[in-house]
Amino acid sequence: MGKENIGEFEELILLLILKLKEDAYGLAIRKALKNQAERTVTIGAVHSTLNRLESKGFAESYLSEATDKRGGRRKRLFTITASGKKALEKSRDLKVSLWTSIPELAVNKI
Amino acid sequence: MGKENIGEFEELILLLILKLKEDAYGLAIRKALKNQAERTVTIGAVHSTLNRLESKGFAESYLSEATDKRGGRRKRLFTITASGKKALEKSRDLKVSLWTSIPELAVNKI
DNA sequence: GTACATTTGTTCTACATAAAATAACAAATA
DNA sequence: TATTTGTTATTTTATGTAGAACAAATGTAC
Repeated sequence: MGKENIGEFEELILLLILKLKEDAYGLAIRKALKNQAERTVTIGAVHSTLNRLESKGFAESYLSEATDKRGGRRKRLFTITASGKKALEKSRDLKVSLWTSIPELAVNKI
Repeated sequence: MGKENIGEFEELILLLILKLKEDAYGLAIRKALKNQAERTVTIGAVHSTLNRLESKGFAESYLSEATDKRGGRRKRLFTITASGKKALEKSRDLKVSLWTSIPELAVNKI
């Protein structure tokens, strides 16, 4: 892949980071994957993809502070970068354009 | 990938098979990739993906008959299967659902 | 109150599958 | 016989996925 292309699982996770806003970290993303995308994967799969997204510059991470809730250790929270958002938009535009040109797949209203 | 998941390049090619209708074969798909998706890949990349799609049951191929135009040899024409179409629809529905729930990415009209 | 199980989390390592390039081969026509 | 239009085969790299080790905080039992 030419560096600017994004895999399908990477894209899914990037979308979920955006959707989860202030609460985008490994386990929460895994849960969202299950609930909102019917995709059950191990936590290792999520984390290695997150790392890859970060090293490609599509996402960034930082450690959260206080642990207010029970259990657990500091969370590594993720945010999307401008480059990541651009990749998502590009992907969306291409899909919309293709669907529109294929009657069998065209989306009427969203 | 869990067998029913489709990679991003596989999906793109499947979409182009649908779009090209009666004229979906290696080189034509490569050309469409370039023109309609700004994606320049070698012909080998296209063919190995087509083979993978076929072995997964998302596409089918058959050899065309007469060579009416200049040059060339018989074409291997591809069509999408019911399973392939279902995969595309599933993917589309997930994307639309996610975009809709993310204001920054929501599509107004298509 | 202190030992230990449990919960919530990340990191590390290894492997399977998908993506992509390159080169070889095949057949028709200029 | 060189060129065009095509497919097949082989190899390398990138993505996707699992599994287990490790870490820190809280719960619970005595």
